[in-house]
Amino acid sequence: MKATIKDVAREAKVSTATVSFVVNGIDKVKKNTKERVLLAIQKLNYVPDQAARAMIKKKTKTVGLIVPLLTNEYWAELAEQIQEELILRGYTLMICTAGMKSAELTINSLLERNVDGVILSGRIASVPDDHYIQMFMERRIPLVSIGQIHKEVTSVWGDNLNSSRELVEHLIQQGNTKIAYIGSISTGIGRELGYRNALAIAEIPVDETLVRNGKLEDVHNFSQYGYHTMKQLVAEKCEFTALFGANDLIAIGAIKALQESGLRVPHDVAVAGFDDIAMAALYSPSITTVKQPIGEMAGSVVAALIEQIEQPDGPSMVRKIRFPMTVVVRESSISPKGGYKN
Amino acid sequence: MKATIKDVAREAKVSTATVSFVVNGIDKVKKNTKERVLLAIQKLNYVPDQAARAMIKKKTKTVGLIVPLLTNEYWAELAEQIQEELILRGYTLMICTAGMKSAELTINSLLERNVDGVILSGRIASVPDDHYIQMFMERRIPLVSIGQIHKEVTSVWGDNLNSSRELVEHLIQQGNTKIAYIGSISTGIGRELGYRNALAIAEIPVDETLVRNGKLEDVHNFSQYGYHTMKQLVAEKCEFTALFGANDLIAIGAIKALQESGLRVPHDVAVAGFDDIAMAALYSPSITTVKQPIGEMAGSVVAALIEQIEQPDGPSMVRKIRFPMTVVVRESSISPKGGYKN
DNA sequence: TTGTATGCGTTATCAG
DNA sequence: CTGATAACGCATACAA
Repeated sequence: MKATIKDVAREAKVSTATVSFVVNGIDKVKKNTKERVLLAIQKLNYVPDQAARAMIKKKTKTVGLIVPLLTNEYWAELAEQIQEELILRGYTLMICTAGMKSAELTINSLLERNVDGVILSGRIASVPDDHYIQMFMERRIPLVSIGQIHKEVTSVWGDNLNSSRELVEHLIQQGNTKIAYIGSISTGIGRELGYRNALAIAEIPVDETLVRNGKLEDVHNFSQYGYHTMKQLVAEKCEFTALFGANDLIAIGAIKALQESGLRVPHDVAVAGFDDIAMAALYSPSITTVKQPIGEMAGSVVAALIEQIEQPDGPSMVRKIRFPMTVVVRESSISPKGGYKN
Repeated sequence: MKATIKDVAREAKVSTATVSFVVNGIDKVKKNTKERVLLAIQKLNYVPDQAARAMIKKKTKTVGLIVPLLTNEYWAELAEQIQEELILRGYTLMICTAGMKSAELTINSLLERNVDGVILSGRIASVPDDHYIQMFMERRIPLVSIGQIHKEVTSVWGDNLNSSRELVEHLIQQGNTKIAYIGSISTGIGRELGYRNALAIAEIPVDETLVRNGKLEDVHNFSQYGYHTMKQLVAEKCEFTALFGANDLIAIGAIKALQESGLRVPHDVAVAGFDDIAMAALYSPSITTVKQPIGEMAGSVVAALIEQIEQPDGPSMVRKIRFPMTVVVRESSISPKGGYKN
């Protein structure tokens, strides 16, 4: 049987209130008594029940994280970092993978468990987009997001626009002018805009047949999406000498497709991705990409969220925190090549 | 303000007990009353408070999952599948990544939150191995594991021994006799034994200089470990024509190292991995590996755990459930080659 | 069929 | 400094 505060009180021959004081570090207990209590706690292996505590304090010390899935290294790392950050501040994390059929059930459990706040990243599947955001806001549950999601929500995100522009400029500097883009709704508009801006600045007209934007829940399989889209591009005999994939998995899938079609990367086609997942450095060829400062972003969202949680009455402005990201040049983009004409 | 059961009762002009009956589907409420209650619930956006419910029921409907990290696709997928499985049965999952410095804090929070059960997979960092297992057992918290961890714990695992034997036999059939092995403490002994068995059956003596076993917490960076170990192997001028990496990331790291040393895979060295993470199929060359039936394994652990949770008095034998796994042959192992002699 | 009363483990408010 | 005791939100035995 699990020991309760009463058991400890009995064991130490004090009242439950005294035990509570000791447990919570409220310093008005005589040293002597305190030690007796501590001893009893240890002897009985007492651990305070968070549920009971939550009832009166109206704080569960729990926050929810909603991500599309965990099998994408980007979100996995985000989740890890956020958990680390939260635990050090005394909070527990509940992760919801919203990409599955059970998304609604999972998110509902956040409500039932009265999380103190929610961190949102990426889109939620199978539900009208703003639905849950509305729900959290109505309930006054502090909400922050990673990536732009809603204008009234404090959010932290990377500067997709400028970094993808830089990345595409790098491709242009390598001598490429026919540059394809493969993105999707869930990779956001910023990266595509950066691509367009870079071309505009270099006065290269955009060939719309080279711009591909998947609409769907390819979120579960970016690599597959990249693979198929590249196969199409090749099948349609599009002319291009470089590809900007809106994330690394898309880029990897595309490289696979290129190689199967007998095209070499970077010799025939230069490729760049986005996010700098670990695999980007490990892939063969290693992939030129943009590194997101995930650790810092995690620290930043957590700080913003906790601030909101712990001073709920304050003005608590909606903030938009943008992080610069850095282009990482690797093998996949840096080689002289003859170009690909089909 | 969040609506409570009292608010609903007042709104519907019934007692709290009646509301509770409706909420819990206890069918002794007149249809008429029931509808009034349902209406009030909807109007007030009432969601029952799990903390309060947990207090009386002594069940939190929460289970903890302890994995080393999430940025390894294997564990990420496991976590996803387990969550899906649990949520459908009305449970919520709390994921602990035990590979970080904060491991103890995280696991402690499972205790504080009174999880109904725990699923354990992989090793826990920074703590004497059995410490937490002991703790859970002492507290009679139902515990199951993925992979062999403790003989008194029900566990589900893949048949590493036989599948890795099959895999190595495949390498032998391809004409390799000098086969290196790179594993680590955290990949378990089974895979190494399978390797040794395959060699024994083929009457190939084991060259111990080709067997590498990292002792440490390389768990965070299998690929890096594979990379460095392969670099060593090459630097030491070891003779081998094939490599069995105890998981796919190790294999990928090793391939990277081989390529940097000017060796081609599979032309000069054949490589095989283990787990069949998504990247195994996407890598270039695609990687021969062993596919773990993660979905089925997840279903199986969850079933076993919930059985233990929901009939805690029953005999509840310790069970060992073994799943067969299948060898997946891909590019990295299938090619005629000249062999590598340094 | 519905309502009343009690207790779950904790903290906070008062007395002492 | 320490001890009683009243909440917190809910489920349930018992009463009506």
